[in-house]
Amino acid sequence: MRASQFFISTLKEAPSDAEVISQKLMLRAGMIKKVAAGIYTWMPMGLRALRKVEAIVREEMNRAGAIEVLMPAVQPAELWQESGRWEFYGSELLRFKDRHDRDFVIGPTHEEVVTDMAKRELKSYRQLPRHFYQIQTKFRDEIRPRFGVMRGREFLMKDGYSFHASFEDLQREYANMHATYTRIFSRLGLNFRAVAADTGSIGGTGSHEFHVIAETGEDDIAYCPDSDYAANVELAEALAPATSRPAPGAALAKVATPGVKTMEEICAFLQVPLAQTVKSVVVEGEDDRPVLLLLRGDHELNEVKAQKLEGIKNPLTFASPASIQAAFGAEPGSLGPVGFTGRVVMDRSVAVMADFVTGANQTGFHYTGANIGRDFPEPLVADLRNVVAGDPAPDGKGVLALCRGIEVGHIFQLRTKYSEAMGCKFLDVNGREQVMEMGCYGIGVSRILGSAIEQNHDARGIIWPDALAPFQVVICPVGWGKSEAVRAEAEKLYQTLAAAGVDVLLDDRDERPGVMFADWELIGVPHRVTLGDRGLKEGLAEYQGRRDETAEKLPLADLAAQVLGKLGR
RNA sequence: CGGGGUGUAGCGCAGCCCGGUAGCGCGCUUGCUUUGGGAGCAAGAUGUCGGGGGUUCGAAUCCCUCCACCCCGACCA
Repeated sequence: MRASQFFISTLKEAPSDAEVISQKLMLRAGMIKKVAAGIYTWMPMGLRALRKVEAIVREEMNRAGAIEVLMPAVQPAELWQESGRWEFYGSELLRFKDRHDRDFVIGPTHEEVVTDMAKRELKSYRQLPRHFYQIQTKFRDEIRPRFGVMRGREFLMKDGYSFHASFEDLQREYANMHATYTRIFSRLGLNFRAVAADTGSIGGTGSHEFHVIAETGEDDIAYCPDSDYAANVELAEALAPATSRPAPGAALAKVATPGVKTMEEICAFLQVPLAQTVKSVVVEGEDDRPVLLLLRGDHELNEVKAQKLEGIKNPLTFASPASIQAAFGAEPGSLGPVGFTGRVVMDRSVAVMADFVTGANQTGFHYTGANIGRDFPEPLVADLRNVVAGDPAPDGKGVLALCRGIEVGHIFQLRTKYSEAMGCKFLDVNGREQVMEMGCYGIGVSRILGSAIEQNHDARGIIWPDALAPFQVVICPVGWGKSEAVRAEAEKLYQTLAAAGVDVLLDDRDERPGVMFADWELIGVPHRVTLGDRGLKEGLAEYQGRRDETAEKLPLADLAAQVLGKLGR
């Protein structure tokens, strides 16, 4: 490709609304242009990188035995009514009516369409297993799109769905996909980690997320540096403390804590450590009566775990100030278990506490020396909190550390959630009708580019992993318009590399070297060859890798072969 | 949806309080000079000041209203 025949539009300044580095750099490098909130045009430069990701994903999916299809973005409401998600999928599902006033959606995912297709096509155990996948544009009307292509409303996704005659076979394919995803993200040059995950709203049993490790990630991941344990904090189990509950040593005493609202303020006021306090979180029960959850003062409620408790309203809802007032006779900030007659659930770490500080259910008052069993009935015990760094790992092989991750892949064992609802059945070897087992497997193709940049950039711009770079090599001729020798040498190198199948770009814009260098460093092309009269006189070209501090002189003789060597070919 | 904020040239911004000829930097066009790290000089082009309504002799500026976008909290690839 020649720059003069391509389209390059770099910016010196990023639009002011860009937040994270990948978004700023993609906008500055002219890879994407914003059209509306969370909706972008892929400019030629960005599209080339996107296609690189697609190609690798497609190649590995095909190799793993999946079959490519392409399903429609627009889907009839009937399918969503059939699966039950017409009601349950919230306003993230973009719905509209056609000219005949019929309801449609723009697909945020394709379980319905693919299951409907599978039930019409797959009738016999002889046709199973089958794994269909596509790389297609999705639309999710995100509450808050942000971070450019990392959380767009319209985005490119690889979604695959497998159909099986048995759970065992589903588990085999799940393992196959786990291995395939590991290969894909490795080939893409990403620093990633597979983590156990909550199955969320899609439903099903086993689930893993693949996270690119990055500070700007929106997920917290707990992992054990000494083992292969890794889980989303949503899911990571906080083990019960090994210690047992000490006997009460202090008497229950009510103290005035005027104006004190948070646990931190109480600790400062009473001069006690945060870990010696118990905080109260009130959520709605299914019966609309408040349920009191007790956590150690320095811990955070894990809403996913709380949701899984028996009899909790779905979705998890915090009790309103009015219902708290009615049930406790006090304002939030002074709540506690002593005297409360409703349901109480305490976290495992609360269960081993004694002589703690907690709210007195009287605004502006707290108890000190509170004790379970003595001062209020023994509550249910459950794992309710987020793990913190230093907690013992659930696999018993060390302690947990925390990091942030960007979810770029997710695999699920759906089991029969959709096949059951939509009647996706087959005849088994005995001629009996059975419901198919299903798996589903997603990769955020466009999100991968953002996360790759989060991991690979410097002050000058993007540093693409070779596998993702829009161009592998750029040739920068200094004095293109003036020097016959430079033109000839650049053309020669360009032709040779192109003939060897390298994605090479010849910068024939006749720009000053500073402009060319700045552009290509911003765009992140991994390899650069500079040709100028000065070097040519000495029979030398200049090579610089995008991560290299300085350039390296290469003799002109055999230049193309040496550049190919730099590409590892 | 709740809370906060911003809309002025392609991008980044000033002007708004205190109404009076719409500005700056980058980018763009033309010419000359320059030519190994985002060049210099000169001359230019580009604006429904987010939309609508109002107040006023006069509105980017004040008032009302709508819209869009961004940020902070509940979602997910």
